[in-house]
Amino acid sequence: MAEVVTLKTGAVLTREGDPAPHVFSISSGSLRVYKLLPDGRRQITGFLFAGDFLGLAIGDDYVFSAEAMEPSTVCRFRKGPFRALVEQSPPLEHMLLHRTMHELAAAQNQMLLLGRKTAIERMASFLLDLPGHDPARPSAPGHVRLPMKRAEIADYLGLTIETVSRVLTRMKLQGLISTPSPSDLVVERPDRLRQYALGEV
Amino acid sequence: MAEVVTLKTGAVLTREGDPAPHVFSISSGSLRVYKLLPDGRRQITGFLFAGDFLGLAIGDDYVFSAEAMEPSTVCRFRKGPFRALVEQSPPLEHMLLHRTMHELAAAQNQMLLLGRKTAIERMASFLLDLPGHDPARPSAPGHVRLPMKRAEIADYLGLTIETVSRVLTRMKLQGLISTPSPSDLVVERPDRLRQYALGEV
DNA sequence: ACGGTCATTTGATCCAGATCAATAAACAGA
DNA sequence: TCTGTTTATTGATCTGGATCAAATGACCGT
Repeated sequence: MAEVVTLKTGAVLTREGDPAPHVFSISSGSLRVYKLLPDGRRQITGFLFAGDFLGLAIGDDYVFSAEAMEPSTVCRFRKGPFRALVEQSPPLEHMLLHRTMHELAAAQNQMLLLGRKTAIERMASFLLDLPGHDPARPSAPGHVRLPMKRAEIADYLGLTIETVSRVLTRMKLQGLISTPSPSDLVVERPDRLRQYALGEV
Repeated sequence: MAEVVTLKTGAVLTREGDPAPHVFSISSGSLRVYKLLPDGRRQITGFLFAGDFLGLAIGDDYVFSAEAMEPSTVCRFRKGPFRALVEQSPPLEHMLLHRTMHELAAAQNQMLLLGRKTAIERMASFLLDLPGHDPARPSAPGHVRLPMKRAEIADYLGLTIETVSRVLTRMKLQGLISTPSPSDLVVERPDRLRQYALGEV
């Protein structure tokens, strides 16, 4: 019933508007999920990692596109059998509801960010929300990986690449962060960053 | 188990950050749901009408505030018993999952709007999404009620009141809409409005 | 190591929408 | 009907972030 699919970097898993026969669960790697306007403007609605589900939306067509950001593997289920499975398993359905509610809450935070926060507030929120702040690994405090490019950060935060870059530079000058490499970042002052994220500056 | 609560216009049903003992379902009227930044900036994440659920989020505290936009009535359930009821009723849980997925899809559309659309594109999208375009009532084609004030439209679309007003004026001058009264609007050219909503202008 | 491509940073200028500031309508209560 | 108050419109100006344009830096395959 489930097939394993291997994705190269940049591979397209779903395309907005295409018929949607499948539902997916991410096994490894990371995906970007986005929506496009006809003229090419893109809004990334989320990044998915191992354990996340994709394609649960209703309707016959996908309402978003999804691409691998790095080599990834996903489990693919045909929608019909998957639905049948869910029908028979209340715990599974419960888990899906729980996850979907979490995603909805995250989406509402993102609306606040997109509708009302300034560029630096958006970036601060983003950096604090990134995985990798586990107090479980105090060995590398504040270290986070940025598996995405500047263009993806920009399209997630409703900004341009240039603004993303300028904000990061400003943050570096203020000593809030440091960037050992463009895809590696250290949060030096999580406290100050948190203030920015809430617009308290 | 369920209590009926009557709300006057402007009455606060939930406040972000408060303990969340209840879950609600709207019986009549309409509510605005929003999030605030400490300095008062507001993002309205949605408008709720009869039949909608509220407060399903997980966690012990509300993560949004909700207020009545007009005299309204809601059913209030204690969270514990409500959860127990859901546990015992797979069809109920299924319905909640279905609704939550719909809400999530709507939230993703709103992210595209807030992150990437211009003022006129936002307004066009908003007007087309409003209830009242039922082909069921062809008696008043294009007529929609705006139960919300300009300030609420602005905070929903990530704009200011002034911009909302100016965009509506522009739309009137172009013959796209007409406004018999500030809270009553007629979509004269749904086709052209739809083009704007998709950024095809 | 070396060249080519792609990604990022930095600089100069522009503009959509915000802000500041009056009016002008709408509406609710006496 | 009038009167005070709230809401909406319109106008003038400002500005954060976009756009246009180089210059620098990373990274990959050979």
